[in-house]
Amino acid sequence: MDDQLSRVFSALADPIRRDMVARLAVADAGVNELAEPYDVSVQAVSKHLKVLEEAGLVSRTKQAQRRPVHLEAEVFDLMTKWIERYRRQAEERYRRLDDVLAEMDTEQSPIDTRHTERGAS
Amino acid sequence: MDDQLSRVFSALADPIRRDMVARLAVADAGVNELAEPYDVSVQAVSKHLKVLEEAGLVSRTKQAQRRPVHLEAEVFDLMTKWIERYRRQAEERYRRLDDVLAEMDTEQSPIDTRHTERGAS
DNA sequence: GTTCTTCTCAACCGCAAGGTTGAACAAGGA
DNA sequence: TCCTTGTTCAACCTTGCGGTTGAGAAGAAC
Repeated sequence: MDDQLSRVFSALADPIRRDMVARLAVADAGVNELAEPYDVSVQAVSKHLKVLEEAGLVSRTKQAQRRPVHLEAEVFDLMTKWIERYRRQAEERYRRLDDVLAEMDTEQSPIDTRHTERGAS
Repeated sequence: MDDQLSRVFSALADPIRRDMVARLAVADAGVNELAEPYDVSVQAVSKHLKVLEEAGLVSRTKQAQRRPVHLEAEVFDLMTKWIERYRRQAEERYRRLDDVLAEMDTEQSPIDTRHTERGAS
């Protein structure tokens, strides 16, 4: 759990934390408020928030005795970039593979042909 | 770790697994081949692959005694959709907040929070 | 046949994650 | 001052994860 990417993915791997993010996208909220819908203690939610905060997904501003939690949308870009990069790469490879296959009708070299058909499944 | 989204995020929370995905985006590979760069046993890598497979990120086709691993880019969409949804929502809220703030010189009402939509994760 | 390669399964270990309860702290309000 | 509210800290427990080693299954090659 070193790099930020690991922390972010890990943070969002938990359904409760994802739901909290979903709710924080609508409005900032305090810990008690956030904890209300779930069947766990307030302390547990506080821990979840700590995880989200360390991942950079959330920030807490001190306001009186409350600690409103605010969603930081920036970090999402980090994930999106990573994902898009490899998805694009995979799709590119797929496309090139199709080209190779299309060319393979003319030539007859003993190249691997597995995985070449609509292997996605 | 019930739903697929949890499995996918969890799978990508590990640096080794992310690196494997990165390499598989370039070309399919066998387990030994994949294990080579890392300082862990082949069995450990096999376990990592199982995780990736159960997340739907990867598929293994049987070919002789080898088990080539293939990246399935589809699942990425699942994540991207989730991420984009809430990022967009957060940005939208930000924009509206600016509007409210701009309007606050004239009126004196608290911030409007009446969006009620909240999706399950 | 036997042997080598590739990969997975099973059992175990150490440690961190997510949960609990109980106590503490900080800031308003009575 | 004392009390209430909101939040976190400290211990503890149990479960799951990532790693190990050892053995075994399935084919290819000899």
